[in-house]
Amino acid sequence: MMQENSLTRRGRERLNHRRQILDAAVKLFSEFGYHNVSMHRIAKKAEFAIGTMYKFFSNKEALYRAMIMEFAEKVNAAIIEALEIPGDETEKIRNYVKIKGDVLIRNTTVLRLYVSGTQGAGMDLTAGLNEEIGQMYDQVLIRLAQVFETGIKEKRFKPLLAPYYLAVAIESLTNAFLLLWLKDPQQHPYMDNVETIMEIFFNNVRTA
Amino acid sequence: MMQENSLTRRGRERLNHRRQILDAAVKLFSEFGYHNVSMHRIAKKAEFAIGTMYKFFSNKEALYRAMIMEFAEKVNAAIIEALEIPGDETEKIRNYVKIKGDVLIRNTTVLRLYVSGTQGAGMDLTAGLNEEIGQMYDQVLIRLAQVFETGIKEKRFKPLLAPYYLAVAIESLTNAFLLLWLKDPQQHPYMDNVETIMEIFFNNVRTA
Amino acid sequence: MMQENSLTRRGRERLNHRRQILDAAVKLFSEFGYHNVSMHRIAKKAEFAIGTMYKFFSNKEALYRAMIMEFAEKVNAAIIEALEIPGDETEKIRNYVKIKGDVLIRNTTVLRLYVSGTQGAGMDLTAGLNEEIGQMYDQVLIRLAQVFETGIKEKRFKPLLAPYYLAVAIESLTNAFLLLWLKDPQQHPYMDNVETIMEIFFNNVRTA
Amino acid sequence: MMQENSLTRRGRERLNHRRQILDAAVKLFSEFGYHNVSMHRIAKKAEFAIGTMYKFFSNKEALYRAMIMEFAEKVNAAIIEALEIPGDETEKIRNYVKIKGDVLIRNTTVLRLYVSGTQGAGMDLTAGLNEEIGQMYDQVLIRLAQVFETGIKEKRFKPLLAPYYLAVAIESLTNAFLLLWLKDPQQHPYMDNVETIMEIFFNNVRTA
DNA sequence: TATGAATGAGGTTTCATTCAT
DNA sequence: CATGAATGAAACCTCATTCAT
Repeated sequence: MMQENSLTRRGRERLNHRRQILDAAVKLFSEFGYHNVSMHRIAKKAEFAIGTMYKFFSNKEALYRAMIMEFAEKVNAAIIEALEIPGDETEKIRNYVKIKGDVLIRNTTVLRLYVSGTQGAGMDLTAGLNEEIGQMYDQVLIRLAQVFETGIKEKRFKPLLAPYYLAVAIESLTNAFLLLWLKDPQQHPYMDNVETIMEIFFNNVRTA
Repeated sequence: MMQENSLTRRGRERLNHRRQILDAAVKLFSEFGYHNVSMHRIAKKAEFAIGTMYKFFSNKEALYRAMIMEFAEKVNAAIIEALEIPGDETEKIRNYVKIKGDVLIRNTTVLRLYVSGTQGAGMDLTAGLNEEIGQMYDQVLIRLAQVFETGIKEKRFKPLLAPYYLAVAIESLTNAFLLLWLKDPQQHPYMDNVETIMEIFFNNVRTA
Repeated sequence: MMQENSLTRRGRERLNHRRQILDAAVKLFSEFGYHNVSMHRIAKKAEFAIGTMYKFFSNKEALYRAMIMEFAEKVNAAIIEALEIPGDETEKIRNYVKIKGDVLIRNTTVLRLYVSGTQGAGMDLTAGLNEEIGQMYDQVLIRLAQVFETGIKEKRFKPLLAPYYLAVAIESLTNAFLLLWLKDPQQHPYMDNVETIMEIFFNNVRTA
Repeated sequence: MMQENSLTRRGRERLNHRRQILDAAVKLFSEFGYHNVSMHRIAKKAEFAIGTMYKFFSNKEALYRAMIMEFAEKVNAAIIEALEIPGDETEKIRNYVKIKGDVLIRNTTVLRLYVSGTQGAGMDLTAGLNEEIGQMYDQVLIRLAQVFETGIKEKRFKPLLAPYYLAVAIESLTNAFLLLWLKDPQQHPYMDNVETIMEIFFNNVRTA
């Protein structure tokens, strides 16, 4: 009687509506920033009444969190998947760099959001939300660190620096080059630059 | 006795008051962010009436700009000075890393402000101000790039990557480790980590 | 039963509320003047929250303009209608004087507003709004001048003075006597005085 | 020891300063209106410190009143003088019309102020000040009415209308044509138009 | 006496949120 | 459920006025 996914029509519609609101929110928040976008504006872009917004998200911050979380989960999932592709650690890192670029370049809208989340000094939000977002982003760092850790254990990388710091380093480098690409995609190609940087970096980290 | 600066007492007092306002602004803005701090709050912290604020800065954005600019100029000046200390390019970069750390660690308050400025994801401000601040921060990058350029010309560095990108790379690395230090100064010492990173990085950039 | 105006209940309510705001605004503005009335005061009198005011009028000036325009249109319409009642030019002018008096005496509230609009040196408003209001009021003058012009063409009036100036003259006279009436309705009846003045005036303008 | 006018140098200087403030005030108030001119702006134009303003006038309204009064007294004095020039009543009225035009056309700055004062729609000021200014302007009307009264007594004018109303009538007519002249001095000459109007008017008021 | 820095009440406007329909 | 009119706290900013120097 019901569809494949165990949801009523109502249920599916609700999900759709949620999606539309989140999509509108992403576009506006990432272009103008949290405080420069009003709930009314998002409602208008999503083509819902203002009251409806509050049926889905209890307040502005909740909407922001949901949006960030959803996005970060998507990016994180892609990245973690990349790190799971079989291969040695060097290849894993290469995959990470590539996939992260792929995902974020395809989602220009949120790139800025992602970077200011990871690096940024998100002074825009309440401490609580900031914390929560920070932890979200930290998951990637931790996963990345594990790769370095394994690499070191396997003696494929030199134990020059704590794995976590190596993770921080390449996170920050990829972010920097993504931001550069965003500023002027023609002039600052991401992959070329970041690959060279990685080469420079890893030549010295790798054993042999 | 003192150096009298050719300023009347009135003039000196005015400067002092301006300073007090800027100091209050720095503390609040860098802790809470532009939109989470009201002019009244700054006024209160600076112990002035709200009207006085507007005698010194024509509006909130002007105050923010003045504060950012003043701070960035201080940091930039220190950094550029560091790059002018005689020595070969490797030493110059080492000086840069050290001095930048010194200055920013001594000015914890604004560290976050500096990083989010360079990071340039400032979705918080009007486009015009963002632009202006971006240019301010870019000066360091350009100066840094010149050092790499010279290094390459003098065959002390390999021409692996455009000098500007090398500058971007070490800017982003130092920022990342400064932010880490800020999060937990005990656990994440800046100099140790950044020096190791630099070693890793430059081993491969330097010729011979 | 009633004429339903093709408006939803919501729509009709909105119109009502708009009316209530305009009514409050008219009373306050015409008693105290633009700058001596705050939006909060109008909101209070209209029994709405301050935010509601801005849902109906985008800012204070817009509210003022809407109020002036609506009123001027009402007065102008009545006057122009008066000038269209069949009859010779003398009768038309008599009608004008009478109807203008009727309308404005019934709308004491705005009388002052009308006079300061037509004659006044509205130094109170932005140049743009002043201009717009001026043009609004000028329409009556022009229409009035046309009556004089026809009267002259038909040789019922002597061509003593440009029609526009005759219009200005009787506008200013009627305004003056209306203001007098407003100051002390008992002591300075409008119609009696203005009729005599008109008699004096037209005895000499009329041919025959 | 002291000068001709029994004033110390200090005293004379004070008077000069007062004059400069009043001059600045007239220019600004009559161009922009009471509420669109700040005390600081007047102070700047008069080249005094803000504190000095308050040494001369206890507050903004007092300055406004002083300025209006002084100006009105000047105009009133000229007008009343005109009415005292020997001659019959018709000549007196002619003198009035001419002198009023002369004075006000030479003082374009305050023309608007004068008219909106007489017009009495000054919704801009506190009731008290408005009253006071109204009385000031009423003096001319009363003096003018006396001329008509005498004219009637002497049987030179017909007793068609209370003298005060005749006074109101020509006040309003002259004001209207002065305002017209102000709007476009080239296109709307004052004397020509007003003389014709007066002719039309008085032909019927004068006996024989 | 003249100065002008400082004051703070109060103005206009925005926007997250509620709730009757 | 969805709607959107209404709310009102709170933001930015102005300006008449005071007072120490």
